[in-house]
Formats: sequence, C-alpha cells, structure tokens
Amino acid sequence: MMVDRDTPASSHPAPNGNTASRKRSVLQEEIQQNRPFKSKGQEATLALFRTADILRRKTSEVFSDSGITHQQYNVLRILRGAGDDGLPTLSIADRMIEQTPGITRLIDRLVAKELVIRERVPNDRRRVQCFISESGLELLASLDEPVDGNDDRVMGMLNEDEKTHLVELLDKIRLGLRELEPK
Amino acid sequence: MMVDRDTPASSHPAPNGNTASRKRSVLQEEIQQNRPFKSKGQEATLALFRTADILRRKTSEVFSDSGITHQQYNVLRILRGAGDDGLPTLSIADRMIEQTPGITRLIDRLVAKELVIRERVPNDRRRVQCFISESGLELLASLDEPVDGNDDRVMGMLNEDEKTHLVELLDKIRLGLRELEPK
DNA sequence: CAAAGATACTTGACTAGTCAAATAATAACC
DNA sequence: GGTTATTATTTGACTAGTCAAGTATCTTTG
Repeated sequence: MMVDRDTPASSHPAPNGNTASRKRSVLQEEIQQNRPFKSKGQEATLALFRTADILRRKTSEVFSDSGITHQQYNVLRILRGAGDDGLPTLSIADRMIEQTPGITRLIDRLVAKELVIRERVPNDRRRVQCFISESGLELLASLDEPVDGNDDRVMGMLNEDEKTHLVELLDKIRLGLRELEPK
Repeated sequence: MMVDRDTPASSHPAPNGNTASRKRSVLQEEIQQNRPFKSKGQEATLALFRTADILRRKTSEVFSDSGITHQQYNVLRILRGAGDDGLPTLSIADRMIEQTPGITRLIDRLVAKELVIRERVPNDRRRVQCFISESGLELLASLDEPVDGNDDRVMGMLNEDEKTHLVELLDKIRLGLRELEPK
C-alpha cells in the first residue's frame, strides 16, 4: 500500500548519484531523513528555507525585549531612513525586505504603541503619510548596536569572501526568479 | 532632529569601504535604498531573508491550486515518508524544515480535510499517532512532478557547482549558529 | 504505592501573512 | 463635467507563528 519512495528504508540510487549508503548531508541529519534529495535544486531550496527560518528566529531575540517584532522593526528602520518627509503606507510595503500585504495592520500596531504617527495627505486624500515618532527614534537608537552586532555574529562563521559569494549566489537566484514566467 | 544615518542622502563612507557613490547592489535597488550596508554580514542576512521570502512565495503557487499550504504539504510529505507506522504529533514538528510550534492546529486542518488520520496510542495515551490518508497520498502523488519541477526551475539559474557551494555556505551558517550561545 | 517530575500534547491570546472585495479620492477621457 | 479607470488604502475571513499556561498520562523515586 505504501510506496517505497520517501520511506527511510529506501535504497534506490538517487538521480543525483547519491545512494542511501552515502553519508547523510547536514540537512538530512537535521530533519532526520535518510532518503537522498531528488536533486541539488531540492536540497538548495530546502537548505535556504531552513537557514532563513533559523536565522530569523535567532535575530528575533534582539527585538523581543523591546516589545516589537522583526517586521515592526523593519518598518521603523524604513521610516527613520525616510526622514522628516515620512512615507505613504504602500511605499513602506515596497521597501520591506519581505513582502508584507498586511502593512496597514502592522502600522496600526506601531501607531498604538506611539512609535509611528499617521496623517492623511491634504493634496491627495487617498494617501496616508507615516512618520516615526520621537520615542520610535529613541527605541531604534537603543537597538542599533545590538542589531549590527547580531548581523555580524550570525554570519561570523563565514569569512568576507564567503559572505560576498553567498550574496552573489542569492542575488543570482532573485534575478533569475524575476525572469521566470512573470505570470 | 533627524540623524543622517539611514537617510538616502547620506554620503558617509561605510565600514565595508563602500561609498554612497558606488554602484548600488542588487538588494539595494530592490528595497530602494541608497545608504550602503553597514557590513557584509548585514547584507548577507538581508539577502537571505529576502531570497527565502521570494522563493517561498514562488513555491506556494504549486500548492495553492490543491488547497493546501506549504507547511501542510510538508506535514503530508513527512507522513508519507513515515509509512504505515505513522508518527506522533511532536515528532512531525521535529522533522519540519521550518520550526512549527502550531503543529497541533496545522494537523487539525489536515484532519478536517481528511488528508490525515489521528488516533491515540493505546500503550501511551499521551501520544497521538498521525497517518496520511488514501486521499492524502493521492494528493501528494499529483503534486510530486510539479514540486520536483519547481525545485529545479527556481534554482535553474545556478549551475550544479553553484548549487553545491550555496548548500555548503548555508550548512556552515546553520552549524555555526548551533554553537552560538545556546542560551 | 503516593508524590514529584517529565512527556506529549492542547488551548488561549496575540501578531502576521494571504487573498479577495470594498471604499474613497484623484486622474483621464470624451 | 460626468462617467470610467486608476491609485491608495482598508477590511474581512482565514491560515500560521509565538509564547505561556493548561491537562492528561506516564515515569521515577522515596
């Protein structure tokens, strides 16, 4: 009834030339799986998802004491960068590292914490301009050092060349995905 | 009032030797930012988050027609791999690519869709053993080809050596993070 | 064997992500 | 100058992630 594909006991040679007897990869150990990956592409995507997840979790520790989340921090950073002019709601979404359709509600929470100020634009009343508040600036200032330190710490196991190469590979993936059937 | 750090107009030389006049990186273009990154470590973490986000979004397209999410798909894969023995709830969580504290409710939804079957273990009534159903197996079977194709397609812009190197770099990050103050 | 501790979940109360539909204001066109 | 289209944002209804606090059910230990 159960097909042997996926089963830990499978001993079929894999398309990528691995066999079940080959030493398991780091990722396979982590997710307790003996079946070899179907392709390097599969291994790469899974490794990317897992690494990003662990890194996000580690990085969140820096913010959690301040009572804000990673996404809320990103909004504050963007608004600090925008300066006194502020930014309209959807322009903030455009600049987020991770796409954020729920930007309105995210900012709602920052307004509730009085870290962000919002106001309708008189010239164009469709738009809502957002600004970082004084206490928002103070909170960010207190986080600058911990955040910078964390970025270097979590990448500390790679030397500068490796970091550069990683960035190049990731850039290449994103550029390649843009071409892929924009649908 | 506004510090010039973070402002798009900043012209300070960056710690990594870049200057504001240097050509913007791919990532900087994407998030519309002129200020150079504070370090390679910062650029690498942001590139990793952004790439994983875009990749997750692209990959979700494969599942959305079937009415399941990426995480639900992962649970089904794990249960198919477990075979007729099934797996207890928390063992599934251990094997997920991304950590999933809400595993109970995730499986609730799969049970509601009749893709998973759950039952208390008689020997140890604390445990709940989970199994994939026949229709779960059928659904997975119909997704095998699209999923495998997607994994290769989204990594198609990298050659085998590049994929291997990417996996190595990501493995190195995760191994390094394990050491980092287990706290 | 009873009390204390450890396991394996489960639930509650949030924050977020996702997609579709609604609103509201401005722009473009005839 | 009154539609029609477009833009900017909001809302609703889910799914999911997060953390803390339960609730059974074993297991261990005095």
